[in-house]
Amino acid sequence: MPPLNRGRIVAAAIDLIEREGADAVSMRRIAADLEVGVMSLYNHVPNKSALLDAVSETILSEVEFTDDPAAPWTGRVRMQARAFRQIAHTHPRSTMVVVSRQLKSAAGMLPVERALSTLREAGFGEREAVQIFRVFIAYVIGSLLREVGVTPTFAPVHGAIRADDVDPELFPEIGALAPHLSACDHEAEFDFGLDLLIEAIAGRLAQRTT
Amino acid sequence: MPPLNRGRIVAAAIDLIEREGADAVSMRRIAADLEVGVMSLYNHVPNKSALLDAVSETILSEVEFTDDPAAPWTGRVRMQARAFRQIAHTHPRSTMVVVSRQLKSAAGMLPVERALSTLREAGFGEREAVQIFRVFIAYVIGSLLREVGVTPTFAPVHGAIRADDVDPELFPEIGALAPHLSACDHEAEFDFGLDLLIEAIAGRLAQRTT
DNA sequence: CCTCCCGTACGTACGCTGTACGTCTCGACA
DNA sequence: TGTCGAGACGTACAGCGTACGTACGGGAGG
Repeated sequence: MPPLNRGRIVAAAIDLIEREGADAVSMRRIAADLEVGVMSLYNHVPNKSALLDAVSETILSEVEFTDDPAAPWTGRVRMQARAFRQIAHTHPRSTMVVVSRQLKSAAGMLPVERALSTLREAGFGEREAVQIFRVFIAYVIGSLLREVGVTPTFAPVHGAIRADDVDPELFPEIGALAPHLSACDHEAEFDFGLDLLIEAIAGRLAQRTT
Repeated sequence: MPPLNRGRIVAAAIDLIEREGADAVSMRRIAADLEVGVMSLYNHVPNKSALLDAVSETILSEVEFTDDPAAPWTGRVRMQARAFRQIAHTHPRSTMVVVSRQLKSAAGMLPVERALSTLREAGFGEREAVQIFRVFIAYVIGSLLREVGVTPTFAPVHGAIRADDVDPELFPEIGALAPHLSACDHEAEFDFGLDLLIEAIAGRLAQRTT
């Protein structure tokens, strides 16, 4: 057994989250998985919050942001948004941990920097670029949370809404659309909204330069 | 002191969340606020999870969805989205609780029903209406979470990012745009993206009917 | 009026949590 | 060989959700 270190602790935490969900994470569980005393963890990690920060940072730094500065900006922001969505694939149950922690580190700011520079190079003004960036962030994070089931009320996916569950008198549309509401191709849905947004923003840019 | 009942417990929970945040919620704290033994709560609420469901439902049912069926659909979806965003104003620290709980009750499905019927009446197809609905939900929830500070990494608002905090070599855009990144008129930002989305969707509708 | 019964309030207790603190062991170096 | 520091670990404490047992108070039936 290799000596205990920060990397092994973070890896064990990510593994535990993916196996049993974020609620199952406790210092005792992680220590048990590593066959180590609980307090030994505190030699490498100051506290649980910092450990979750490290989890978030590690996952974020694994995202592959391959950006071609020569490509048109529309394709670049599409690629960046899709890269970010990969988190929901590679670490679905850690997604909420990643997006809910404030990271002032390089891993957290790199995606922001890339997105902003793409928008600035596309020709958007300072304030405009930030506004558009925020719109994309809102959409991407909202989509991720639906995909991983954090906001299930308005994302009735895994058979949660069935046609005979709802009163068709009170909720005729939900009843009628139940088949479409219960099925969800996350990638297609994500791309649908993403293209819609890009198209709208491209429209604004074109309209302004004329 | 009136007798203990479910309504008083839920009200105390909401009050506690708004005063000290969702992490401060515990059955013991709520009982103490009500000057009541801990286990007395369980005569009216089966467990903590059900209590949080009740909190979510109560807040959701307070949202005023005033919908004018005669108005154009663009205005109707704008009004519905804005009404939903009111949650962030009336109960900011409860927002995450509301959006993260699956409600199969009427309070949870009413907004869904309204939005879907609006889109259907606007002329969108079944699958299309659901897709568009999901895009709006993603954007609205993502915006709410940024506004209430649940996803702070990509929403550097309250002075979290200051120009001298970032290395301008590594993050030139963040440094240059720091003033715009630290300030955020949530209502204006929300409406900006909302109008962008509505405009894009209206374009799809017009393009299809021609 | 007396009695019984049930809903409500409450105390105790168990297993869980994060982590502060003290101790012990072991390898490196003077 | 003696010393020292770092890391592993045990114990302990306050707080958590809640299962269980108990006590009380008011309405229903005799």
